[in-house]
Amino acid sequence: MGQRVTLNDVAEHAGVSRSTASLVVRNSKLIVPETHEKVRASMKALGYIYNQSAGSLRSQKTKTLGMVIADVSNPFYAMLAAGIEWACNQMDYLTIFADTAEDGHRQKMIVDRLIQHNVAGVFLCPAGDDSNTDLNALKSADTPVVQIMRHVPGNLAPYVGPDNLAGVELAVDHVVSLGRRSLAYLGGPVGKSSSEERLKGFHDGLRKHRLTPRPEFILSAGINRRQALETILPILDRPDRPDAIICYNDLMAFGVMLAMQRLGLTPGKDVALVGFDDISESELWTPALTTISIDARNIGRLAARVLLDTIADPHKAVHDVIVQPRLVVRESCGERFAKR
Amino acid sequence: MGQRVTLNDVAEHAGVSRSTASLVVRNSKLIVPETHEKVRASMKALGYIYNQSAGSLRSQKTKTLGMVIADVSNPFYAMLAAGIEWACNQMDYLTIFADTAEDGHRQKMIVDRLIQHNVAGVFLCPAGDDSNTDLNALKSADTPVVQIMRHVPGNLAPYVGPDNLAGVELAVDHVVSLGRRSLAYLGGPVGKSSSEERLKGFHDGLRKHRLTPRPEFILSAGINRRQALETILPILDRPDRPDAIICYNDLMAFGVMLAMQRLGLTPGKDVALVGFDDISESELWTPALTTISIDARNIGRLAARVLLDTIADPHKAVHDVIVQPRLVVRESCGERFAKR
DNA sequence: TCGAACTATTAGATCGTTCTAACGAATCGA
DNA sequence: TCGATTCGTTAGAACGATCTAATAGTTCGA
Repeated sequence: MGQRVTLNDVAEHAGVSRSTASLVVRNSKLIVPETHEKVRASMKALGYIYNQSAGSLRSQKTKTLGMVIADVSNPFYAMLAAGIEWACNQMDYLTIFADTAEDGHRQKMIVDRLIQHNVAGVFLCPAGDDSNTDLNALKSADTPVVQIMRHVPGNLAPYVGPDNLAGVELAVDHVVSLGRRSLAYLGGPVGKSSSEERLKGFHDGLRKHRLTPRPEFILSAGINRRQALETILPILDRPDRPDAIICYNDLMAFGVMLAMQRLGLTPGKDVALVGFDDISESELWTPALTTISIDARNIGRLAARVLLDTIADPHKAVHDVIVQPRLVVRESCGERFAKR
Repeated sequence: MGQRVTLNDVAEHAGVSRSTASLVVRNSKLIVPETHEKVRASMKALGYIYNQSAGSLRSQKTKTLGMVIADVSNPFYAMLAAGIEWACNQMDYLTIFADTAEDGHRQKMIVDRLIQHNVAGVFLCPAGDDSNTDLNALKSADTPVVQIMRHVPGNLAPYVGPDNLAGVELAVDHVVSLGRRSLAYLGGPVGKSSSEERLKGFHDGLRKHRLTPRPEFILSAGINRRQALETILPILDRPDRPDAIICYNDLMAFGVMLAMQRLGLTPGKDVALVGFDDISESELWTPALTTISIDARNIGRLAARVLLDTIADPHKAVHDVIVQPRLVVRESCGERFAKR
């Protein structure tokens, strides 16, 4: 069991000081090329392995980032996570991944652990409305944060995500342009910024077209197929059912499709249906889902850029990055619809 | 900008030595309860934050694990990752997540980085057949590894995953029991252990039922819907097309369904179809996919247990954990089928 | 020709924990 | 009563890197 090879050993082997060897590790351009090579050769010869812990202790910095996601079982978040990880890896950062499962208490524990770990920055998709405490904890630990997909009020950290309001408005415009007039909205759980914004988008859209919302058609449920199905079923079963349903996201739209299937209704004919996210599954359903597309990988990439920029220059002013969503027309809203 | 609060400050405030304070942090039962409380109170009063880097440097241990996954855009792996993260979090470990995108070179870089980071252990889903180098690198750094879902030859690290061979045999048994006799297999890319094993399961299954495989019906493609679709299309278009198709996984089975849809064929009637994995999407397709179920979260949990046990006691003998899969009959194989 | 400015390298202190070995006090058995 | 054992605590070294300030040696301008 040989001793671990340290920078001291490398320096001795190469005939330079430990300081010089350290500079070589960090690719300093102060070091003359031949010294560089000499030290690198010694490192290879001795089988040197850099010790992150030691470096981090002294420099008070790590090359790791935290990524706190609400629920990876949602394919959208899985893609988002992949996008973030990919971008950070490019920049030599490792990402610590954690799934809060929408649990505020769990999130607090994770954030505390990340602070102890001295992460260089955190991507946070805030779960629960008391996330301010966590954001403040991160702030007082001088850890930069980017909020992704959702944000808490108070402007504690920049937000990177879609323009939810504009997205749902696109959806409303679309179904109205096809002649639909009786619109329902199936939203996510109240309290999250994305839910609020998308709901507001629905109301704004209706107002624009001089339509009045029917309160019993404004619904909300947990973000999954099953709850969406159960929530929408009684609405679809009414004689005066809506002729269009806008959903908080694709997963919930699938739930609605399943409900329609049970009742013998055809999406795009009996009822127009629009989702949000455009996960890969959406184009494969029959009928294929018309949805509001926001590129998860792209948002991940943008969030990474904002966070890494902040880390590189903490005093730089950062702004929110709002991504404009895009309507993807497929089959679930059908052709032009004439009210009977 | 106040100085960081260290154990020294806490010790001084509590009127004990730093050593004692350190033992309190680690919940040592050597310390008498009142001292414990006294120190904890000081920690709270001063706002002490534990410094992982310092601890790791001295103890040569971290509370972080590496999780190297091939492709999270596959929902199965997303669930697996969630399961692992959840179990590790329970045990006070943070998990560093990385997606190799099936790229051996990328995997090497990530593994090196994890070693530098001094992770306590690694979950590896080996990409590429030259993963032995990476496993050896981890071994010489004394880092325990568990291989998940796939494994490289040489028994370098324990394997936790499904019994692929038995799984595909279940699928073959099922379609044969329904009267199907002309079976095709749409496999994943060659070279990966899971591919080889599932293919062998197909051959073994046929042999058991005294059926001879037709070489032109043994196919392989990339693990996604699109490539599956493109690969199976010409086969389905033949006049002597197979009456049953077993797929490497659910994602590829969906690709086959799409191909059938294009050709006006009905899964379960014209051709029986079986997948593998049982991702949540599978029960929602029409017809719902009959598949071989392996619980991703459960496998993640088991893998975590094996790795954490090894970390706790490195000399303990560890064995592979092979999970028996289960046939989930839905609609994609239809009723009993009589050859015309 | 001298001092200033720059270049490549270095000595020694330092980051905040944990480890080792030892301490005094209390308890115990013979 | 004495030595051995146990208990709770502690001093000081150690982990392996980076940081600060300083060192020679070189170049340059006036």
